[in-house]
Amino acid sequence: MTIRSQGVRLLARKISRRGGSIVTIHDVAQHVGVSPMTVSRVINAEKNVREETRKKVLEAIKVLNYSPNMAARSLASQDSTRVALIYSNPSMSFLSEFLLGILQQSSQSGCQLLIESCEGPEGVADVLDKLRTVGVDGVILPPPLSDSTRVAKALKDMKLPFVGVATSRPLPDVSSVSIDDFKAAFAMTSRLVALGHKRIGFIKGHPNSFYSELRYNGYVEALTKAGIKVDQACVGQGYFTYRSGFDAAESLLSRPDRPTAVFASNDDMAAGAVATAHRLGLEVPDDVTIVGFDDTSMASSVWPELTTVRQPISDMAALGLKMLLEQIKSKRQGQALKPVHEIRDFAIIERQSSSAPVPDAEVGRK
Amino acid sequence: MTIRSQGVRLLARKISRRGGSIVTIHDVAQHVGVSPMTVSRVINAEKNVREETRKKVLEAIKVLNYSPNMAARSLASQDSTRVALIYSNPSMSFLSEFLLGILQQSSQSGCQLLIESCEGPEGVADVLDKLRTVGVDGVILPPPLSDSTRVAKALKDMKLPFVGVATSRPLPDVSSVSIDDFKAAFAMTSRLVALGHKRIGFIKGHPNSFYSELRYNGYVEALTKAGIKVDQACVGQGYFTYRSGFDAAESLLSRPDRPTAVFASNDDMAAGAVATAHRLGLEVPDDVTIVGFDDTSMASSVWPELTTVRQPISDMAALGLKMLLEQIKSKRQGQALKPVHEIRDFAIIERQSSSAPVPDAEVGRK
DNA sequence: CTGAAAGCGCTTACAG
DNA sequence: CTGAAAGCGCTTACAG
Repeated sequence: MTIRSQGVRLLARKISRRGGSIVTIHDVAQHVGVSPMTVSRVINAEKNVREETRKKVLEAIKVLNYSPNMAARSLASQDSTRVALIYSNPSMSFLSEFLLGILQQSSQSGCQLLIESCEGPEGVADVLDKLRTVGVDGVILPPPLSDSTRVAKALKDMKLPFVGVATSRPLPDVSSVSIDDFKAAFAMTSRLVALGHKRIGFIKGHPNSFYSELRYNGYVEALTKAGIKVDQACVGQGYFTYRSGFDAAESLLSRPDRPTAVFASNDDMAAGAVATAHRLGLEVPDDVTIVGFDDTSMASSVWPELTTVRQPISDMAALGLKMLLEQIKSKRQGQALKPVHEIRDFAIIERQSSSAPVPDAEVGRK
Repeated sequence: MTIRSQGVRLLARKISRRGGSIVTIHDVAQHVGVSPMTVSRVINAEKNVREETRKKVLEAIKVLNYSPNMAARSLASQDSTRVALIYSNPSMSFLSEFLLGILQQSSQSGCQLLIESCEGPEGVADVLDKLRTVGVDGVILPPPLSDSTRVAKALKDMKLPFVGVATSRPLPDVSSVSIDDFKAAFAMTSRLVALGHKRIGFIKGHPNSFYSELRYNGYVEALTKAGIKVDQACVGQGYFTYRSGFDAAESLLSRPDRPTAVFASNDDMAAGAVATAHRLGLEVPDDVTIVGFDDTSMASSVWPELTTVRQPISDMAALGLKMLLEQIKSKRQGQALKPVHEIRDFAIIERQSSSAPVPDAEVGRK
């Protein structure tokens, strides 16, 4: 009876399953001639496996195209990790890139996700309360929350592991993944200088974000290095929103000695600045070059498409989640992991919103 | 030995777990005085449970605050459902809302997600090939793919269940969830008429989308009903992108008899139209009212913020995934589910981009 | 460094 | 309509 039933079952499985995880830890073990336990050790990167054995197992895994069954794994390890993503991002385009990365990683790692938006000043407390009652094992923070000392403190008080993504002020004891905002802003500004621009404006991001400051510092440093004096009349205060870029650009661009290029420290503000330029009858890039930062979808949505600094947001988010998961795991084993600060590369993406400054005489229309 | 080890284990569990799923099907069964099997039947909404028993179990579930362990569930049922989301959406802001809904639902339902972007005409074939090799159990389609007969045919040929979200041409044999695009466009247009607008422009969406047509039809119907003749000179062709709205608005708004209001059939195009208006020296809404459709983040990013038709994108996406999962399940049980066509409610959101038409004399600036 | 045993929480496939 | 048994694929906690 039992045997027959099992036979039927196997058959059913072979037919109905998708091929994916038909190969189990058992098959691998058999293939190599070890116990399933050893295979388990290898795939969990545990020590106490002879190097030779490990190699063989790894090979078998490849040959058999084995991939672990997440459900079995989390059931057996009693480990149904729940991670919260708290956002309060003024730029939805940034958030969507971020989500894509988180999504990819979470389905791969088999962790549950809780997405919470946190608006307003009271928002943080409310969300944290919710996390407390629902119960989560860790938190991943996109900017600007990743830069907030208040949030960091609250999370620490709750003894909740967390990782900040795209933060430029990595707390020494909190893991983070980011790009070098200073260097990136420096590179972009230098690029504008190389194009021939001498009067280069800047739109700052939200003052509560440290990376906002770093980007500004990179701009200042690049100008200084090029022998250009920083004119505060060319620097506007923004808040990372389209609207703030729109407003800041208005005062920069309506000056008689307006800059020939404006570097907005994120894409949403750059898009707002482009709108303002158009509104003032200026062509982009003929009358004014406008560049952004992040390379979110906004950068390639608006017209002209924005020259910008590419930040690999979704990769960074994925990596951040991975790091968080590791942290949670080791915390459960009672050993705190040393905080890691990962730095990813940025890139300058040239699109249609930038060019060399055009001498007045050559600017034809309007 | 065994007993001791188990004791330790339980202890460890009680301490380390998050409170969430500490309650198992067993606890519920014991509480009611039935077998775990019966509880399982109840939570899976199977028949063959006496109504009285069912009630008791349901109550116990509530009292004990039981929630099923997804990992155990999918392990036992051999059901690790993998669902693909294929997108080729020109509007990232739409996609991000969509993703949020999908994310919420997938982590709740415990299914794996595969997110694939599909660009260009060859893209579809490539993606489908990939799905074939990786192995997925179903596909969820946001627009415009949800409207594509080619994709639908290919998916059917693969015998893959799928659900279209925000499609207005629900294939009779494919489940879908959408709003009534016709009614929504009708309502928005009527609202503009009520504000006093007589010359109302329209920017169409991509011609390959049927809902694009429905929105246009709603516009036409509302004008007709108001006794206003549709002037094709007031109708521009767009493709749902910012840029296309920008371009279409240019020809509409630079006419001497330009419309006093423009209804762009999505938010990205409306944002583009606002940019064009500004570029032409027109104030929004004083010189021209511009409204959108969808209420994506784009609508509240730009300035002025857009009056628009709210489509509950993330709810719709979540529901779509849920429906897909049910379909997959019943397919596995060998019984095809009847296709369902869900219609959600829309809402008109009034923001700053619309107003009654201002008589020329009153328009002061510029 | 390696393995045998038990169990994670649930469902499937029976048997009544 | 209900339940006892076996098993899903993996890991934990031992014992060697």
